[in-house]
Amino acid sequence: MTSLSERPSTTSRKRSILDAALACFSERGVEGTTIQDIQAAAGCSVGSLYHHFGSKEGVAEALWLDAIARFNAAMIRKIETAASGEEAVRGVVTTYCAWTARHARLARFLHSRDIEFSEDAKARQRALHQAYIGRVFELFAPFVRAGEVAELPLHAYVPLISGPIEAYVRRWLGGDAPSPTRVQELFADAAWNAVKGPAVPH
Amino acid sequence: MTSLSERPSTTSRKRSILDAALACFSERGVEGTTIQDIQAAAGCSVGSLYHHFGSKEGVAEALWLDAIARFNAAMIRKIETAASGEEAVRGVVTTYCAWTARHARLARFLHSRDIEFSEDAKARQRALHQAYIGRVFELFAPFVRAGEVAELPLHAYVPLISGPIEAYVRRWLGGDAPSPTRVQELFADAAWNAVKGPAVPH
DNA sequence: TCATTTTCTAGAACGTAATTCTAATGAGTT
DNA sequence: AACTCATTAGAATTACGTTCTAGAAAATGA
Repeated sequence: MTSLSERPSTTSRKRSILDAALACFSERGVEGTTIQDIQAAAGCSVGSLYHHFGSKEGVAEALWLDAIARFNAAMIRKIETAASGEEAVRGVVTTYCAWTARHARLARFLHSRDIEFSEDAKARQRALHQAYIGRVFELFAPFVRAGEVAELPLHAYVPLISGPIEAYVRRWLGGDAPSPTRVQELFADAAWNAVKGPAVPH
Repeated sequence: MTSLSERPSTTSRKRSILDAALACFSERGVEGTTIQDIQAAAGCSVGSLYHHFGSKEGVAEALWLDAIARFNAAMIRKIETAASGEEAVRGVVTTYCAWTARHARLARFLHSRDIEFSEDAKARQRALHQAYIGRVFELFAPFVRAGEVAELPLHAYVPLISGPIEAYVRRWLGGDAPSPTRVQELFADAAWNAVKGPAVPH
């Protein structure tokens, strides 16, 4: 019988490799960091690294998936506590800014364009996204039924709400635009306007 | 055997390398294509390739920059012919969809996350973007003065207008959402709502 | 407890592919 | 022609991702 759960030391080693990888990637980019760099920073051997992640891309993918999962969770948590559609929509925009500022290196990594995903990772990425927008849709459903939020194609909500702030933040991370704190409200307004329905309260 | 007329000029050789690279990248990804692949597809030597582009990344960067320049040019052309602010804003969204559909491979490459830019390329990228939003701002100025388009921070226009459609198209290219033709009008509405000013005509 | 299996770690050896190097070729110039 | 400079060629080199073999550590079972 093979035990499916991993040893406690395994999770911490994996964690240390991911942390080391993030540090290296942030400093030198994915292409720019070698297996040796990660290995040295994590204090583990090549064999250990390959045992856990299979390849350098594997490390990058795991880090990416992990970051997205955490990001999505933060977002869902925020939406769950919103009392109205408007609060939920505005919350998404402000949480986007807050999370990005709080996890700057991770955010930079998520926005970086230098990972080539394997088919397997792409599938998991897709699954995560489907689960995410599924849950978002579920949380918005009551507001949609009440007419507070408009009824739109399923795939339109996320781009309409987070598209602008995402594009802005990308520029900011690239050093091309000032901090989003100043435009945060503006983008929250735009997001709400984009999806608000016919029966807006008050 | 060398009776072939003349040696190709530098520009056309560069062009042929870029074309070959796009074909290879589309088929196998940047990481997945070797210098040999490009070299064979372009019908040139390793030396020639390195002479012109310095590295494999150099080829990818040049291709990226070239594509962005063409994209921006198409966008500017569209905005220039717009008679009203609303027409301009809606034009950006529809042109985004049209250009992407017309240059699918290039668009996919632009949206791909697997290029690591050198500092030099980043600088040129930044310069291109600054020139682009500068020109956009210039073209929108009359509409802003007339109150048809709202007065917003310089860096907010592009994300507000193209952010949502960009996010949607990225999902579409990734196979996660249906063709943008169905949501195009919706996104044009949202874009216009996001930047329209106090004095909207008619 | 000890025997056995499974998971994990180590680091040397390997192979591939990016890059560098040296020499040669062609085009323009004087 | 002689000289230059940009361009091309492909062999030689080097770097780095990955594989391999062996062994240690933890879990399992008697």
